[in-house]
Amino acid sequence: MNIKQELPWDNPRFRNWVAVARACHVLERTLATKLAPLDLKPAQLDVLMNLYRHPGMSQHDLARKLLVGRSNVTMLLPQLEARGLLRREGDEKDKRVLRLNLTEAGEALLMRALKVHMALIEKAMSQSTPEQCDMIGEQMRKIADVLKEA
Amino acid sequence: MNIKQELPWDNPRFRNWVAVARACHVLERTLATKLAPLDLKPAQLDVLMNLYRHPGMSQHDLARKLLVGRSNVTMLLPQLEARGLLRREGDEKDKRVLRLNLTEAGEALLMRALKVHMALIEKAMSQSTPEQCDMIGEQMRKIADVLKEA
DNA sequence: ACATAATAGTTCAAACATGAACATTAAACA
DNA sequence: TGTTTAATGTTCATGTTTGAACTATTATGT
Repeated sequence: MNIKQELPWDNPRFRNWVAVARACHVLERTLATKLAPLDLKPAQLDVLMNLYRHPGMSQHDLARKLLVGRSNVTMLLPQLEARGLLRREGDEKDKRVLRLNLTEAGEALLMRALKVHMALIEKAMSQSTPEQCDMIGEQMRKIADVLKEA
Repeated sequence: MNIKQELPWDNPRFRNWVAVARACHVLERTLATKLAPLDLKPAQLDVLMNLYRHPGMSQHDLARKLLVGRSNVTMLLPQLEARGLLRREGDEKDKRVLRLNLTEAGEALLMRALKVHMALIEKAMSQSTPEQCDMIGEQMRKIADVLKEA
């Protein structure tokens, strides 16, 4: 009885997930270097993307979207605000929350950064057929759902 | 002409990759909390896994496997070595390199951690058929390959 | 109304990752 | 051989991420 037969590396699910994690890691690192000329980190791009899609969202909502702690958002925003990329305005009804919105400059920088991001993703995903690509997305959304309940 | 038609969010490749990144992020965070009882971080588990599969590897090789800088490995290893989970021994032929090996304790802890990791991956990937799972792994390996050349 | 809970955001210290500069050793080559 | 170039690992300064404690505000329950 060979103990290696029970090891995760012989399990297809394990090996394939490791491949997913590696691909993510590599793409993230590549994105970081490609974004450097814009003086933008991947985490900051994530902020801009979320504010573009959800104008007026609160810091708490942003933190949940980013899968990150609230304190992280607190530390992240002042840099972007100082660069004039976004505004933080107190909510009228609830004086606890700050509403976040992109400025024109923020939107402009986002568009430039999205070109870079998009080109990278194109390069990565263009190796799959549209059907494969959609299937991957579908499975990944299922995974995120089932793990959030854990 | 609606500008939104040209936005990445309408591009299937973009949306599907975002799903991949989110799934990775969620699984990583979940793994971190599930490993906490073993006093082990995901990055440390990665080290143990690599040393198990490649006994006697150098720190430089480990850094490349982990997709991480050499200095990161230098900072990471002393904690694990102090806990008696691995040994660092100078190479006889090349006095620059340190050979890394798991101890018995390191191997034992790895096995316990792998159970946790495996269970999580099973939960995530069990939603895909074996064929889908293999296809995902195959595409992800392609992505990692094509991006490493960038 | 009042006391208690929960929520939004901040602060702070500790853990962590990163990249550049460095020391030591090995390889290339003249 | 002797000099230059490259590789391994460390150190250090910098920036990032995290979680716990804190303030201020709103919701809940009696």
